[in-house]
Amino acid sequence: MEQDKVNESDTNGLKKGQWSTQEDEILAAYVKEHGEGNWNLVSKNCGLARCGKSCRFRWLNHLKSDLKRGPLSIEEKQKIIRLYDTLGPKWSKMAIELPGRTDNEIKNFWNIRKRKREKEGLPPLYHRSIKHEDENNSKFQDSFHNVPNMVQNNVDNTSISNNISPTLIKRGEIEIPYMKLEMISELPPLPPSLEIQNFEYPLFSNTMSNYEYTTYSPPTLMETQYEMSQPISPRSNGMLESIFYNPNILEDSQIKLIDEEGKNPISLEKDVEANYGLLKNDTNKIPNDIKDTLYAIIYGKGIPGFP
DNA sequence: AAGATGAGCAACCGCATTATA
DNA sequence: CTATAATGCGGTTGCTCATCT
Repeated sequence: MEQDKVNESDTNGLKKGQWSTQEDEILAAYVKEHGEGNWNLVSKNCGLARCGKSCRFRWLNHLKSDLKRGPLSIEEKQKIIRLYDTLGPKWSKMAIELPGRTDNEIKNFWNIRKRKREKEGLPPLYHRSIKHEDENNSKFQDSFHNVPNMVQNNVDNTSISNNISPTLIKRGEIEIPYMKLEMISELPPLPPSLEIQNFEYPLFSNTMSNYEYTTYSPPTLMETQYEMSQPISPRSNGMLESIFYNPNILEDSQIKLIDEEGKNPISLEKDVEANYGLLKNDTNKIPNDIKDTLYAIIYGKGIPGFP
């Protein structure tokens, strides 16, 4: 009760908290007559017990006529993510690029997303999660034109080596592209079958053209229709590569990449970041016989072009 | 059924910048 | 030119409602 009093008004007798319909009407009528601005005059002229800042906020974020209503579309969300990559937390600048959306709306979306991802151990934005240590070094760039920056950025910091522990392999499809990228310029890809043997993926019961899949039951925790695995090459630009190298594609989709035990989501940014130090510092961890191909297992619904 | 928890959202706060007297 | 007011921006809080235990 006491708390409510504090929240509803400040010491100047001006109201705080949620706006009522009557207050909205007063404010809207004021703006209609006088235009935007002079927000401090609203309370003086209309008897609206709100401070100027509060009036401005309410108008810009809720009452203005050209505001879009409803949740952000997938396109809008993707745009925000891209904008954040280039602009950083400049919400008002982002709002200019998203007509009908307010800086507050965009900020809320981002913060909610950020919170979710932190919970999952993911950085808010995959591009920025790892900084390129040598911005000028572009010796590999041409070879990986279809690989996103973050992966490219780490290529020249990794080294080739001979061994990797089974657990690292088992956990990480992610380590593989990371180190393979560097090998591309030197070594040809291994055939997928060899990788399967080497890494003991016991999943594959069938072969169809250039990918393999299995129909055995996926983990019950996910509503999956099938499970498939496909070699991914950093040099290719197919659907799976697109998904794998651009984790933001997965946002708001029903497709999930998860590890072979069905326990953890695969996320390029997460795993690259998690293993960044390891791969950078311990070159002996990188297997000799991983060359160009990695596997991802997709659990999901309705992936076009697949059974 | 009820309390706990969490997501989403609206709104406030403090600081920086800009306008005005 | 300077002091003050107004506005703008980004960080943060806190309320509401839905879901979970």
